[in-house]
Amino acid sequence: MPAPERTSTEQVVTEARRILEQRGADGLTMQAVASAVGVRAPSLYKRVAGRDDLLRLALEATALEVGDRVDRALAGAPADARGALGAVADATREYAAEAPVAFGLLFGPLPDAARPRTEVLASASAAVLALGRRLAGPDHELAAARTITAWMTGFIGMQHAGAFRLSGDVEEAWRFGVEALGAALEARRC
Amino acid sequence: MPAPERTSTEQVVTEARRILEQRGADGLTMQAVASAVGVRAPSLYKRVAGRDDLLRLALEATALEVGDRVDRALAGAPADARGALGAVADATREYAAEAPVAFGLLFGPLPDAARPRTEVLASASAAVLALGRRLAGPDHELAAARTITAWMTGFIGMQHAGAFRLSGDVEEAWRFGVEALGAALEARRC
DNA sequence: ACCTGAACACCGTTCAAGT
DNA sequence: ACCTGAACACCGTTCAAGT
Repeated sequence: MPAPERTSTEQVVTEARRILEQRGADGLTMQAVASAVGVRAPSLYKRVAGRDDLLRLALEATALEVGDRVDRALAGAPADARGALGAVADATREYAAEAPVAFGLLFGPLPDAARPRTEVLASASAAVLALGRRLAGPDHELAAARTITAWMTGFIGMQHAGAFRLSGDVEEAWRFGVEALGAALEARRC
Repeated sequence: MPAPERTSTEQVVTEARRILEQRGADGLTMQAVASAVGVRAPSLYKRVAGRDDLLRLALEATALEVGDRVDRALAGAPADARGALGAVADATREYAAEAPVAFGLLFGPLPDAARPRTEVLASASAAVLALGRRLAGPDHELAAARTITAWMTGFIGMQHAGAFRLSGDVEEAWRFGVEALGAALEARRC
C-alpha cells in the first residue's frame, strides 16, 4: 500500500540550509527541519542517514553554489589575472555574507559524517585552481590556488567571527590582501 | 555548613580542552567534563554559566596559548622580518596540530556565548600585529597582520578539514605561501 | 558553600504499526 | 512505500534538599 510522498530530499536540504542560517548550527535539529517540510522527525530518515548526513548535504550544496558564483564572476571579470583574482575574491566574500554559517562550517572541524566529500570541495574550487595557474604559472598552480583559498576563507572566517570588531577598516584590509596576493603570485610565475 | 571544593574552574577548563580534542565538539558534554573532574554535572554550574560559557573559556585558553607559542618562536627567530614570518607561521601551525579542534573552532561560526571575547583574541595576536609592522611598515601594519592571520588560519583550517587530501604537497604549499606573503608584504612597505 | 538526586524540556534515533 | 506515535538513551539546565 503506497503512501504519498509529503516531501523530498531536495526540500529537506533547502529547509535545512535556511534553518542553519537563521538559527545557527545548534538550531539545525531534525524536528525543526521536519516541521518546516511538514512531516515528523522520524520520516526524515527515509531521505537522509541522520543529522550529520543532512548537515553534509547542506554544506555540499553550499560549496557547489560558491563554485557557481565564482564561475559566473570569472565570466564577467577583467581579462588580466589580477583583475580575475579580485572578481573571484569578491564573489566568494559576497556569497559568504549570504550564508555565513554554512560557509564558516565548510572548513571548520566537523564530525566525519558531516564533512563535505573531498570531490565536492574539489569540483567547487576548480575555478580557483585555474586562476592559480594564470597567476603563478603551471609549476605553482596548486600552491597558488591553495594560498588564495586559504587567505579568502581565513579572512572571511575571521570577519564573521568578529575578530575585526575592534578597529581598522575591514574593506581596506581585504583590498590590501587581494593586491598583495595578486602581486606576490604573479612574481612567482616562471 | 561549608562543603569542600572537589574541583576548580581551572581543572574544569583543562578537562574540557582535553575532551574537546579527544572526542570532538559534540563530545564536549557537561556530563563528560563532570565525570572527568569527579563531580556531577549540576556542580559545574558553580564554576561556569553553562556549556557555551565553558567552551568559550576553553577557546580563550587556546587563543592565549597560541599567542605564547608565537611569542616564544619570535624570541628565537632570525632577525629579518621574513624569517620572523616563517617562525610565526610554523609555530602557529604546530600548535594547531596539537589542538586542531579548538583551533578550528576559534574562527568558526559559534553561538554568541561561546565566542571568545575580542580582547582575548586581540591580546593573543599582538605579536602578529608587530610582525605586520616590521614587514609592511606602520601605514599597513593592521592590514598586513590581517593578511597573515587570515592566510595562516585559512590554510590550517583547510588542512584539518581534509581539503588537501587529494593531491599535491601540503608542505610545499605552506612554504610557498610563507614566501609569497613575505615578499608581497615587504614590497608594500613605504 | 558546594554537591547531589530528581525533575523538566529537549535531542537524535529506532521500530512496530498504520495507511 | 512512506509516515507516524511511542519508546529509548542522552542532552543541558534548574532547584530543593543534603552536608
